[in-house]
Amino acid sequence: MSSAPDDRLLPAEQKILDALGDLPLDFRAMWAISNVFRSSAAIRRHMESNVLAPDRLSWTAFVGLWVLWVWGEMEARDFAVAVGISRPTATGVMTTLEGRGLVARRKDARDGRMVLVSLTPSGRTTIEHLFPRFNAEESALASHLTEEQQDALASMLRSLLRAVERSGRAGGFS
Amino acid sequence: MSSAPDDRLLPAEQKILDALGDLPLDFRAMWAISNVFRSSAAIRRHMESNVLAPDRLSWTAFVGLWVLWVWGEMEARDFAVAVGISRPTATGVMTTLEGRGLVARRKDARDGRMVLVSLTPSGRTTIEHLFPRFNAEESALASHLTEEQQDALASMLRSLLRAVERSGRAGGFS
DNA sequence: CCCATACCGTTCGCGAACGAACGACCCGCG
DNA sequence: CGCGGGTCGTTCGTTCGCGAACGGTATGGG
Repeated sequence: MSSAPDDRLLPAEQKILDALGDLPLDFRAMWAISNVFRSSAAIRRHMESNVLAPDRLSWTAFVGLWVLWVWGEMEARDFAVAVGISRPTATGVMTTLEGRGLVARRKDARDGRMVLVSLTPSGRTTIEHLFPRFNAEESALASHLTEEQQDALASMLRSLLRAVERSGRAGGFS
Repeated sequence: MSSAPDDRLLPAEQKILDALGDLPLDFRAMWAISNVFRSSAAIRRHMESNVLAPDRLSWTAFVGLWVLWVWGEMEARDFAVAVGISRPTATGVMTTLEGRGLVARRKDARDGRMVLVSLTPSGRTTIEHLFPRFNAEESALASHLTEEQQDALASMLRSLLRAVERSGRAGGFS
């Protein structure tokens, strides 16, 4: 609804300026980047306690169900990449979800190394009920920005994301 | 430097549209919010491996040093809030940092319940050397956006943040 | 002066997170 | 045929993260 920008610094930001304002730092970049972390953590907590807690699902477990819902059965390594976690962590998450009967593992007959992961019917029901509630919360939070602002926000974050991915390969020789 | 917006969807976003495009979801809000998570995780990893890894500091440990640098000696509960973690987690982080000689704990003489946390000289040296490198990376990443975009990004994220904080208290009175 | 109340940091139990190291498995080259 | 090198998932050890519960410490009312 509301569209007026709010450029007042957060209390934490003001404190940082008071303490470090004299140092030669790029504060403009600092506000942009650090607020990505601040808002990410805040939104995640909000979702965990308001949407995920009733089903006793952790954030990562929820993302795992979501990924399997969108992609269908997939190899474990691709699952890890899609969720955004390491392979060892993916093993633990899959074990947890398997223990709750939401996910199933089976070996690939073609390649004995591979493990294929998929939703069980119970897991499918869970995510199909949960995700609309999740998206409704996203929508409610985003409604404090205009549609144009939401698009601009997504676009700028994509630019940042692509910058990181390129920079991530650099530094070394690769 | 570059200022052209990039509205192409990420591969993951395109896949989501293919799989769920027919459902009545708010995709605009979804792109805005989900890209906050994506970019946050990507930047965090980038910082961990390119800036923090040489000092064998975790992200949270770094934020802890940074908070103590900005605020000076503080009560443990305020430390937890400023870092953005629970009190039990703060206990663990302080123990780890104390074991590395970067942080010191002492009891408050006035109130026997309180614990006061502060940087040791070694911890102070660490953060004073580390943070400029961290900020230089922030600056490099943000340079893919114009100054106006950086300001707009920070402003929109603050709006989001304030929306979450109000919504978090909701169901209540204030 | 005492006790109910409230608050603080810690401990406990668990799930999640990573890098390093490991066994199982595939494949291509000799 | 075999075996060296690469890839897969898992295990191990450590740190982070939370909610619940606990002991120690203040404080205000009786």
